[in-house]
Amino acid sequence: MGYLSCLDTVKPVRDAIDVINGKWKLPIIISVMTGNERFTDIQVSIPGITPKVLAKELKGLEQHQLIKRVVVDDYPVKILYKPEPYADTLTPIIDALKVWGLNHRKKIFEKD
Amino acid sequence: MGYLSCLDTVKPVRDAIDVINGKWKLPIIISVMTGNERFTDIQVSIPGITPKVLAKELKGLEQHQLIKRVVVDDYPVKILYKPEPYADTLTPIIDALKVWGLNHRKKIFEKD
DNA sequence: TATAGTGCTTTCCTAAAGGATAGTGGAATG
DNA sequence: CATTCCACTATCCTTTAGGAAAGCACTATA
Repeated sequence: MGYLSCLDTVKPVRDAIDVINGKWKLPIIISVMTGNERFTDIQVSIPGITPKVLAKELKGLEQHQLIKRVVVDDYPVKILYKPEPYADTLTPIIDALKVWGLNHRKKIFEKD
Repeated sequence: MGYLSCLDTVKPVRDAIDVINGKWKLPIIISVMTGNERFTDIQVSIPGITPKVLAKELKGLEQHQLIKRVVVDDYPVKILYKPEPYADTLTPIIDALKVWGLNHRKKIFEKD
């Protein structure tokens, strides 16, 4: 009459969700890993994101050591966002979501 | 001087995120796939979830055809939640999140 | 008859996410 | 000299997520 424990899976999944939740974090990581380095380039590569949200998320991703903010001392100063090696560990998650998302969209349109 | 397009990846990833976002959807799916069928069993298997949130998320997951609500006409009536076959397609995502979460926790504790 | 369990709903609330729009200061570009 | 680019910040607002606590109709159990 007891329930089945699933904490072995639920706990680490929740830990992961806590880091990458929200609409924007993974898209931003994808954009930076694709090679977009400038604030404006990242912004235009992600339709719908506003500068306020982008700035906030970039700070969060920096704190999680997924990207780094690099100040290049040219005149004028340049600011670059680069992926940290740790961002690579997210690749399996991104791939799985991409595959699922593509399939899901196919499924949705099949119904019509 | 242009930005690099990453829409091929960003769009499907956003489609997936739109379905499974939030703290609770994946934990609930994990619990149901583990074999928990009763409302109360699912609830106690996921620490911290409230009945209000659970009820709401179960409805959403039903609409996405990830689980089904089954009414069993015993006396008294029993209500069971069962995974739909489509839920299995989420396994690669859950696995990737689990692996990442376990590794992340290790990384965090290494730092101390 | 009192108590407990089941599957929720209801109410009230706070916090966080997200969106729209405008602006800013410096530097470069025409 | 006006405009544009860059990397943001500021302000204001709406929506959504989520949490705390209570309750409720029904059945079962002691």
